[in-house]
Amino acid sequence: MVAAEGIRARNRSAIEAEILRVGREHLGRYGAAALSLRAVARDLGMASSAVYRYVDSRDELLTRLIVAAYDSLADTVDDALARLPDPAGPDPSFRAIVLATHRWAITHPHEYALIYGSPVPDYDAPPERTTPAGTRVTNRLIQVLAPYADPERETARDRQALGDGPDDLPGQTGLDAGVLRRGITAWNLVLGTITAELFSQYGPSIPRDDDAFLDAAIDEALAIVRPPRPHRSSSTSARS
Amino acid sequence: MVAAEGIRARNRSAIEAEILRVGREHLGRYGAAALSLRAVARDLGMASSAVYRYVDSRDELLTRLIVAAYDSLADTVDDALARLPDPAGPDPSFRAIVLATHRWAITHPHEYALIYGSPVPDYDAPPERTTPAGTRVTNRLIQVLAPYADPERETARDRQALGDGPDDLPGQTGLDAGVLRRGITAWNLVLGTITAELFSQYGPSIPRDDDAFLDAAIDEALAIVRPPRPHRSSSTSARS
DNA sequence: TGTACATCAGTGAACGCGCGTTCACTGATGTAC
DNA sequence: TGTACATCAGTGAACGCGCGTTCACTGATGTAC
Repeated sequence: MVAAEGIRARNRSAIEAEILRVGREHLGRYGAAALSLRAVARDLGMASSAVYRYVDSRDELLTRLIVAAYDSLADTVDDALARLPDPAGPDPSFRAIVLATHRWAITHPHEYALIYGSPVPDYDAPPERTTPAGTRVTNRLIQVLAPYADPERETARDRQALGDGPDDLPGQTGLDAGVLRRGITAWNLVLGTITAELFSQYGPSIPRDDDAFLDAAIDEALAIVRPPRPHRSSSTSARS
Repeated sequence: MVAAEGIRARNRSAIEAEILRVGREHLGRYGAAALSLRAVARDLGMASSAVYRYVDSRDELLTRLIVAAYDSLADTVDDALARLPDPAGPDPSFRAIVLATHRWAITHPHEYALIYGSPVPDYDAPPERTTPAGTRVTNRLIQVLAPYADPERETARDRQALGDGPDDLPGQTGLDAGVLRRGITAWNLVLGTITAELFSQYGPSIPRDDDAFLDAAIDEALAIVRPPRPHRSSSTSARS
């Protein structure tokens, strides 16, 4: 029976997906440190030992959830970029990335905490599994800000901060250390702003309108990456 | 015996301090989520129940440690400011605050995570206990950046982002919403940079020299708060 | 200075809890001939 | 199409662990007279 194997396999991946779904739900409700295989099994109505048919260990489930979170964020970002009028310049693209990240962060706070917050205690993510999904947004950023590359603006400090060998980011991307350093700084500003809002690190009664605040912060982030003077570039002028 | 009461009280506060010390050590070694009264008691060589003579509950110990962390950071910052040539302008003062915070963060990573990282699961800090210590650094920042206040530069968006009633930050500090918004943004940039370094959120091989990177980020943060044109101010010119 | 009493620090056993993980097992599903 | 065997999903009991917190207790320290 050829179809039968298909059924078993289908069941298997259906349950695998169920486990991930419930895991994500628990992550969202209780946070990563409280993620428990037993609780997930309970929610699925199966014996806790049965989960081990699908998942090696608690840590492996956590790894899968981290990868899923990275992918979920990156999908949201890619979607937002795809919705832009084509071709879009670096500024609207950057803004779209930030707004999509912000939207995703406030709708998935625990998943955001998982990938951009403090590390989960007693857990080390295996880089070979998390890096591919984890660099998707970063790669988009590099791609989007590439038109702002300007080797003449690169300073010695930029090179020192990032390194400039062939194994380093400048070597890998072919961009100058200046844009890269400024781009990372701008992104740090964005993440710092989102983190502060999400973890409510502000003291009492600051600020009132988070969207207006983020909007202004984006302008400041763009001022960091953008060339100081009006910039001639093949793709910048296109804003339908 | 008047001295005798003194002895008991002295013992008491000595042991209280010991508990905090060991608690801080555990925090630094295992992180907040893993903080356990039993483990602290074990380390002190006393029965786990004995700790309850000094601390109401695990959560209360955590609260004390959070307050201690805020105070430790704020002390470090105040120290750094006190070491500056007097009177120091906003730029060197801001730089000193950032460098002190960075130094403190890398020497106290778990305490940094506690106050600037993701919230501890199943724990809500009582604001009336954490706010006084938690706002010390922020207040210093406001004080240091006050010379950059410039009501004429304030925009409608600044006011919208921060609110401008008497209960809001502008009303409380007497500064315009513009400096405040830009100051908070600059601070978010700083915290975002420190967080990214500390939690190693960078992909592979970025960046090489964290100090150079932070140094450049500080310049960008200052560009955000500083007035666009050379600024006349009573305290700015003093740089011995 | 001495005695009776109250306060306090610290003990150790116990409660009930949830966790990750292993193991021998049952019964169903799939495969080879 | 039927039978013998292998694979797989899922069970339930058990292991050992650490946790927060309570409780009745002992013995030392302090206080009032």
